[in-house]
Parts: sequence; structure tokens; C-alpha cells
Amino acid sequence: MTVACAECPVRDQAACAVLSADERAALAQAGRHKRYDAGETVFAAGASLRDCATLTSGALKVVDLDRNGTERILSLVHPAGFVGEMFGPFVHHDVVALTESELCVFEGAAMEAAIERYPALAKALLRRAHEDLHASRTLQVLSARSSAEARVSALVLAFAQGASQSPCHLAERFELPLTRGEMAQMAGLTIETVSRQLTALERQGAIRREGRRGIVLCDPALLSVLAD
Amino acid sequence: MTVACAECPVRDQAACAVLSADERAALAQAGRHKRYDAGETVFAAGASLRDCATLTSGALKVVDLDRNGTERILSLVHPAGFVGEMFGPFVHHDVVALTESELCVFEGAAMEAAIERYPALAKALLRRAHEDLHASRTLQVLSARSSAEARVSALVLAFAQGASQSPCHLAERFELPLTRGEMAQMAGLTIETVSRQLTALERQGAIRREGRRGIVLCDPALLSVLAD
DNA sequence: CGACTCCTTGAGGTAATTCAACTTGTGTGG
DNA sequence: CCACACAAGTTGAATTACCTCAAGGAGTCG
Repeated sequence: MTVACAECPVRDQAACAVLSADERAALAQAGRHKRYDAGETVFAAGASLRDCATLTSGALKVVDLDRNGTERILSLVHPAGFVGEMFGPFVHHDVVALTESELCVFEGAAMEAAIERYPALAKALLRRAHEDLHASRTLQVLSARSSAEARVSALVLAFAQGASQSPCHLAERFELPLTRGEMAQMAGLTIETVSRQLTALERQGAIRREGRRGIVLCDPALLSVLAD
Repeated sequence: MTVACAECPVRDQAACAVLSADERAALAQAGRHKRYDAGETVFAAGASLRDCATLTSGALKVVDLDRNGTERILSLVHPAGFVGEMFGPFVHHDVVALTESELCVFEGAAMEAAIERYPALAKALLRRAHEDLHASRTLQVLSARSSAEARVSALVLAFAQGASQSPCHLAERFELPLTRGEMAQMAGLTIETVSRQLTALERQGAIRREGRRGIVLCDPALLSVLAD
């Protein structure tokens, strides 16, 4: 299925938004719209394909699987995000749909050509790559030096931020987008530790849990301090 | 001091190598050659400057300083590497010279203009950004789920790879580029743990230490297993 | 030689993991 | 509609890996 940019929910936020209508139409020729169910693999590690894609709706995770089969979440991708390892000889990490997701997929070669033709697109992708790099480093900082309490607090804060519309505002009531196990994989902890830390945060009055996934931010300031 | 590409030791590896002689000469107008002593800060976190640079000789580290003053190394930069946070409103992480280093520095605005003018340069930078992202994720994987033994083993392997000329070959005898403290900062461990793990690796016959920094790879295969 | 930094080694404490049991929620089929 | 199975989450007890604190060794500079 080809791409219909006019109906694209992220047409103003995605990297291709920097293109003129004509340019975008030309690029759209090379794009395919695809739908994935929750849990489906979008790009598989080891493959030599160099496709890339913009996420138009849903959510993805980028994961690393080591020899023991332990899975580690390296990155979460939200709508308008861009995924794909266009330059390497093969794909290093799996990309998996967390929820039902829709993507606008481009072949690596086509996207490379587009990059050379449209400097603004290249710049937009470069900016996005730098943002991804920063996000990755933020996780890296989180994952290594801090206590379990700090890691879980930071994760909750990050989700609160992601759940609100504006990037610098916190949703005070939201659903955790991940299971305990997935949170554990992101933070480099075990399921049990994540669970314990959440109950600890609740006991301290920083949050309240509503059901399995629901979170109410009672004391964001306290959470920030704990996330230190 | 302006840039003299003809004498640049990384003129064939750096991002600007993709440019033609004329194009490079034009870009060079905007560049300044700078020298830094070991320990000097190249870019300081918090600054709003958006400069970027290619490292021509020496070595840099990208570090995160948290409120407690604990330093964490996020990335090492080798010659031909590119550093700089061109897109954010302010710089997030310090860039510090590990050894005496020489850089080719560009103002953010000038580099942005160059990106728009030379698509090949944009593509080269994008490729580099993806490589940086991959390196960051590799460290992330290393830092979070693994044992101290695995982290130190992986670090030693990474240095062995970096010390050899070709990227897919291991130097069997090399000097560690970092102090124990810096290795600890990279791996999210303490100095003492790094030291203990190195002696443990030596006892297992994986490596031999020669002086403070010298390493001989006795059993790279064993090291790879331990790094798992 | 002394002062300094970098590194090593040991002993003890602690936070997170591991192992295990139990609860809760959800969907399926009789 | 209830019974059952299954997945997700919680909680407890014991273990372990790493950290902290402390002392000492090795190389370097004045």
C-alpha cells in the first residue's frame, strides 16, 4: 500500500514535514504503509536489509537480545519517530511493536537517494539522530550508577512526561506503557525489584497506583529528588 | 588559526573527506584549528554554543556530571570522530580532552549551512551519528545487565579492538587508554572492582598485565566468553 | 627523600538478585 | 455463569555481588 501523506497523523512532526508538498509527494512514491500487531517484529536483528521507517501511530521498542536470550530495551519509539539502521552492513537490534502500530516504510536505497536530493531532509534526520543519541545516553546514565529507587523514579517521570502532550509538562495521571518486566529490561533491574520500588514509592507518597498500570503523580517534586 | 586540510592527518577518514577539494576548501574557511591539553574542556555542559568539531589527533571523552559531582563517561572519541550538539538549545554533556588533542572546530551555524549545501556531507554526518548511536547502545547493553566480570572483559576487548588498526582485528598487546577510575566510570563500577576484575582475568589466564596500563591478550576467546 | 597519584588487596556491610509462594486479573470453554 | 488456566504482579527469605572503608604498594616528580 502506498503512502497517503494527507491523512498521515504525524505529517507535521515527522522528519518528512520539512519537505515541500511536491517533494513529499515524490518521496511518498517510495514509501509503503504497513500495520503491525502488538508483539510483531518490524525489523529483525541480523537481517541485511537496510530499510527505515517513520512511526505514524502506536509504539515501538528497540531491543538487544544477547546469547542467553535476555532481552534489553534500548529505546522506545513514539509516533513521528524514525527507526532503521540504514548504514551498517546488517541490522544490530530488533525493532518490535509494543502496541498495534502503523509505519511508513522506506527502502534503504530510496531513503539514501532522498537524503542526497533533499538537504533539508538530511538535516532533519541528523537532528533526530542526535536526539536519539541523547536519549540513549540519558538511559545510559540512568542505568549504571544509580540505585534501583532512582532508576524506577526516573522511569516513572519519563513516562509521565511522555504521556502528557507537551514535552516539558508532566501528566499527573497516566498508564504505564510497559509491563513490569519491560520496565525492568529498560532499567537493568529484575521484575521483582521494579515491583518493590513502585510499592516503596507509593508508601513514600510520591505516587499512587490504580490497577496494574495506572499511576497518579502525588508528589512529582519528591519523585525528582529520588530520581537524582 | 585557519584550517590546512592538506596536512590534516584524518583528511581521508573524517566526515569532510566526502567533499571535493573545492568544497572542502570552502568549508575550511569556516573552520578553526585548535589544540587542547590533556584534561582541558573542549565543550562545557550548559553552554548555549552549538559548535562542533572533528578530532584530528588525540582522544576525547564525553562525560555526564550529575548533581553529586560523580562523573560518568558516555563516549570516547577517536581521531576522525565528530563531536558537538548542534541542534539542542544548550549543550548537555562536557567534552574533555583525554590526552593532548587537536581539533578542527566549526561554528554551529556554519556547519548547518554546509549541511544544507553539501548533501554528501550531511549523509556522512548522519552515518557517523548512527555509528555513535550504536556505540552508545553497546555501552548501554554493557552497563546494565551484566556482571562486573562481563563489563570489564568487554571493555578490555573494546580497547584491544581500538588499539589495532583494522576495526575487526584485535591487538594482542596494547596499553589501556584509560585509568582504572575512568574505566570504572565507563562501566558503572568502582575503581576497586575494576582492579579486582583485572586481577581475576589475569588469574584465569585471559590476559597478562605488564606495568600499570599494559595488557597482553593471552586468550581472547575466553575473554569473549566472559564478556557475554 | 618525601609527596603525590594510581593502583591493589582485604574485611565488612548492603542493596539487589534469586528462589519461591501467593494474589490478582483476564480470558476460555464447559 | 462458574470453573479453570494463564499471565502479570506482589511479597518474603536467603544469597550474592558489588560497594565502602581502610591500609599498603608502586611508580613519578620535585
